[in-house]
Amino acid sequence: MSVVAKHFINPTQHYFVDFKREFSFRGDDLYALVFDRNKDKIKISKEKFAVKNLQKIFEETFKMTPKVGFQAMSLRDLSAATGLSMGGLYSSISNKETIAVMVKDVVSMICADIVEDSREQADPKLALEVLVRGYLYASTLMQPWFYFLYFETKSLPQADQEGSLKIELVQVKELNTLIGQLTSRSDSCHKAEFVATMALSLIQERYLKPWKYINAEETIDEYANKCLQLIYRAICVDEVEPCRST
Amino acid sequence: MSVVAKHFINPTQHYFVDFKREFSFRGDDLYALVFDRNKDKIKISKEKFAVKNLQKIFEETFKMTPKVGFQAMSLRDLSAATGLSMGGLYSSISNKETIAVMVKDVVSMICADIVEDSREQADPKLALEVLVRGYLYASTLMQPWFYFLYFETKSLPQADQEGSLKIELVQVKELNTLIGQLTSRSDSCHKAEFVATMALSLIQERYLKPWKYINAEETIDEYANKCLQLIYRAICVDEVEPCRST
DNA sequence: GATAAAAAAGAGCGAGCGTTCGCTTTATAT
DNA sequence: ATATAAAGCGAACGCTCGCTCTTTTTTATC
Repeated sequence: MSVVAKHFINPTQHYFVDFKREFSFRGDDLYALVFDRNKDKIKISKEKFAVKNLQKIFEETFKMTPKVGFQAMSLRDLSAATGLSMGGLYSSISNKETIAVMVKDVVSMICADIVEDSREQADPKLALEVLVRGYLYASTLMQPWFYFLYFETKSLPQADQEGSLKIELVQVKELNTLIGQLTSRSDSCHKAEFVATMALSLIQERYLKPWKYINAEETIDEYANKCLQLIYRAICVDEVEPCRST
Repeated sequence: MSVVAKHFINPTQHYFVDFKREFSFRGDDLYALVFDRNKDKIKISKEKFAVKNLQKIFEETFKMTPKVGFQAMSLRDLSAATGLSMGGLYSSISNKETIAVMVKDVVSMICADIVEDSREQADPKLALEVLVRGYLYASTLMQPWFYFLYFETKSLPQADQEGSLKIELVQVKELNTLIGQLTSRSDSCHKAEFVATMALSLIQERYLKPWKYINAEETIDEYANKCLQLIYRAICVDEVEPCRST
């Protein structure tokens, strides 16, 4: 069961550390998973060696591409940065494009997991909270991966490009469904679809603009709370106190 | 004076067509302006020839880059698409990078204009409306330019990259200031900074995801109205009727 | 410590890149 | 009509790219 689901909203609760503790796409486990799901693209057969190389490859890719873009990063640059030779690189990937495809695969898995967590909740309000926090926390922990996929979707093969857009459509549809359930008993509110769009925008804002949040005083928990409160306010679920004239 | 400033908010008003009518960065005038501001980078000396070529260059660049990215678009591709020879291309630009730099210049000018329009308003609420509508309408009319700058900032020289981020910072700061003025007499609302961030996210959402809005039933006027209403609701300016239980 | 298998190395290949430059064509003004 | 300057052309250049392939080194097993 999701960490978030254990609690109702509480501004002083530190959901993020709990989420992080149970988040399984981390460190060697993550790269072992990548290896396992891409054995057909990887010439190395022993997990131990593959994991070591994949880690270097992704870490350096995520260092270089935000500055220059994936197309402009040459495999010679990557070779130099990782300390692997060209041959070494090509034993871990089948071609340059593979790197981007693997990123898409990882992000897809994570997003599917979050939706799954959310759907385990019977209460739509709780499900919405699990969904929003899940996306925000996961995309914070995996910021380079989410950022890369957003900006480098163009570097993917056609089929994966469509898959990448599909991820976003599924996210917003899921938000829309839950928000729709919460608004069904009132009218004259903002439409669920618009609020869902806003919610996703705010989630993406956070991982797409690291230069804006890298030194933020605001924690990701505070940000998540504000997002949820704004959603509630937009659809008139009175979670937040109204403003008071002074 | 800005078109928007003539009216108070009115859901049935078609602000966009008015804005469009008075929008000056269009057609030959736009490219004449580009030519004029980049004479040092352009070998052609007669405006007439330069305008014809620049138009082709930008139109085809905006057709190709959303699919493959600017780095992956070769000047041979562009040459074939525009019907210009390699030499012909290089009489209108001094190098490939120039194309991206010119886009940044145009977007900068437009954004500066919008801020100017907004600052002419004495009433902060009206100024905010002019600002939000201005960004939304301008980025709709110039969608390829705004989109390109967002996704290809990495292809700019260092100085222009910083300039590109600055545009966004100025936008959000301007929003923040105006929203701050509207919230100064109440407490327990969402913070102005957060609402400004949300507003900009929603504006960008619209021009960054053309695949989502290309066939939208919702007009840009309706979208603008919803954005403004959501801002007002977030800071408890009672423009919109509250939800009614049914 | 010997042997076989796996991994790492890096020189080299052809293709394609951005850019240049000498030449031809077109436009303009006398 | 002619002269002059501007615009347009495209083959060619130097270089870097993604990728391959043979050789060398490391690892694992007995």
